[in-house]
Amino acid sequence: MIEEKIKNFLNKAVKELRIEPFDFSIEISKEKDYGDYSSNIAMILAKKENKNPLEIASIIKEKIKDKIFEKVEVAGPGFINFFLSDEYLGEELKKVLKEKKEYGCLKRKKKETVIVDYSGVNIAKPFGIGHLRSTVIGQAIYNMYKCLGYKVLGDNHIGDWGTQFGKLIYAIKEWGDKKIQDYSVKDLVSLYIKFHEESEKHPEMINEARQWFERLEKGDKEARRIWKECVKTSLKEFDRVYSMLGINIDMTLGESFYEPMLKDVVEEALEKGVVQKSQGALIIPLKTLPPLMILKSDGSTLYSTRDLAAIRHRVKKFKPSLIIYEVGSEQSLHFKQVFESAELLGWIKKEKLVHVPHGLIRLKTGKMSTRKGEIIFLQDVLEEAVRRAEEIIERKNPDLKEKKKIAKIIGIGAVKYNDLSSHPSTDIIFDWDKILNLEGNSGPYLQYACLRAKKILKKSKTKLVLKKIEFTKKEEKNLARKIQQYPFVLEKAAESFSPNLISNYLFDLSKEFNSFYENIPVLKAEENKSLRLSLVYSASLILEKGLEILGIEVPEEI
RNA sequence: GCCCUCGUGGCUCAAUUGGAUAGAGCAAGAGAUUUCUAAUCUCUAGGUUGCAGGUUCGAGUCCUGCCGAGGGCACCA
Repeated sequence: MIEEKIKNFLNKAVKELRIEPFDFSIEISKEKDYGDYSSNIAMILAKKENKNPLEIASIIKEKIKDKIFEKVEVAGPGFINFFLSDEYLGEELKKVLKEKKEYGCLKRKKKETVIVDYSGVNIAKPFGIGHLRSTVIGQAIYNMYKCLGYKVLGDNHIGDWGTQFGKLIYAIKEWGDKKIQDYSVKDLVSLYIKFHEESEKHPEMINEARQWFERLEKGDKEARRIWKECVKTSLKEFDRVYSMLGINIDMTLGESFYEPMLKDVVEEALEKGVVQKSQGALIIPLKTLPPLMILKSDGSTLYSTRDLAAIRHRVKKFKPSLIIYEVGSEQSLHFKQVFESAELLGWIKKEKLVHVPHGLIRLKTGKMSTRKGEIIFLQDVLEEAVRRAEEIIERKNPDLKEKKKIAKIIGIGAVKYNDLSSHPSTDIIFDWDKILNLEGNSGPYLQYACLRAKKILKKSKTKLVLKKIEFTKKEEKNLARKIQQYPFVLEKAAESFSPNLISNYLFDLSKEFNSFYENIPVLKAEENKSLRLSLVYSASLILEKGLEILGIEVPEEI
């Protein structure tokens, strides 16, 4: 990878100056005029040694000479800028042509396991647009790590256990008017909402709900039967949404899966002496955080108990080197507590547990509350997106075959891209016009760029052979420079759990490609045809692969 | 009350984790269609990064205070 190459050059230069190695960074240059990559090494060193950064930069610069650089420059406050040579850019292009979709991916001999816990929908609750973020971002993280040579396991930790089922069972028993298997998810949600409305007037209902959960945990037959049916109904409906999204998660274990292990978790915690009794409940006291409760005073378990059981189980069974939780930011404190508890219990170092929080989705008018019935069902959003895409196809290209299929790819791609193009942790304002935007920085823009490239390739009769590399137009070189950034971006995105870096990159690449496309003839080119074809092919490969990582399909035609 | 996020053109978001002249898209205005081309391209306009201090070669990013928004604070998940 280019980062290592440049770092090696710099480290060697520093060694020759007899300076201890230290940490510095290589970045993609901010502007074309600043080269392809930049390093802050001289400025860091200047601070350490209390010297002038520009002087140090030029000393280091003099020591670096290699054919992969066209030139190396010192600029600004002391940056060292690296301009890649045409020869190197050509080599990278050849690499793309050879490795195809594997370009930028790594093969590792020793495969480490990474678990991604994402989506986490709740039974008997709507699959809302909030879960979309976890699902789509989680899947992208999953795909990135897979690409980088890890063994990745996806787990949909569904909320199918807990006191909310006590509430639901109470509501069904109290107001239910049909056979349990005849309820739809929407019915169950309305019952859940009704419970919250009524329990505000009658707080004693909450105690009754807790008792129902206690019975459920103890194996009460009726409670189990109702619970089972609710799970079945919900999963069936969720499957429809997952299939629309084209997402398939490796495992759906869910909270109830850990139910048989909860006793052991509590016993182990007692044995290891990390717990305390407090007001009848069992808690794990933590150094700098509020204590984590693992058993209620009535003896029933909590979300935290099941999360701990999940960690214990995952560590024992899969020996992961990393567990990534793609869950909402409102659970930040909870995960800090759980991670620290898991370390106290000696199961895993907390550094190996990562919470990637996603921001909330809010309405322009304010926040949404499921309990108050302010819900936007994901299915409605997806259907609306497809409908809008269909409308546009009808207007622009009415003769297209398979309109429905293509509208689905475009509409759903737009919705996914909308979520993936901003940083996971930012709150998103839900806006129909933005989420279904099909122009500019949007999913369809990338799909369109990719299709344009593929269309050229389809029409081309020439065989792809890249021999001589000579850039005659700036658009050619700019595109080549953009293409070689891909492996760097992929690694940074995975490292920082930020699929949006890939989105941003693909958008830039598309812009660069579109500009090339407008200005440079390829099929009718009189010069440099093989180079141009190679550029087009490389761009299409990276766009397709990048979109695949984001979970976005590219249609055959639009 | 305490803790955690966040505050960037009219709107929605970036900014490689302390770096260079704060970048895009939408919306607004001007232009491009005998072509592999319009879900596109080119150009214009739009900014005291919530406010006030501080740290240093250098701050949207770090520290302090204030204002504003959101979230969390043991028997919910």
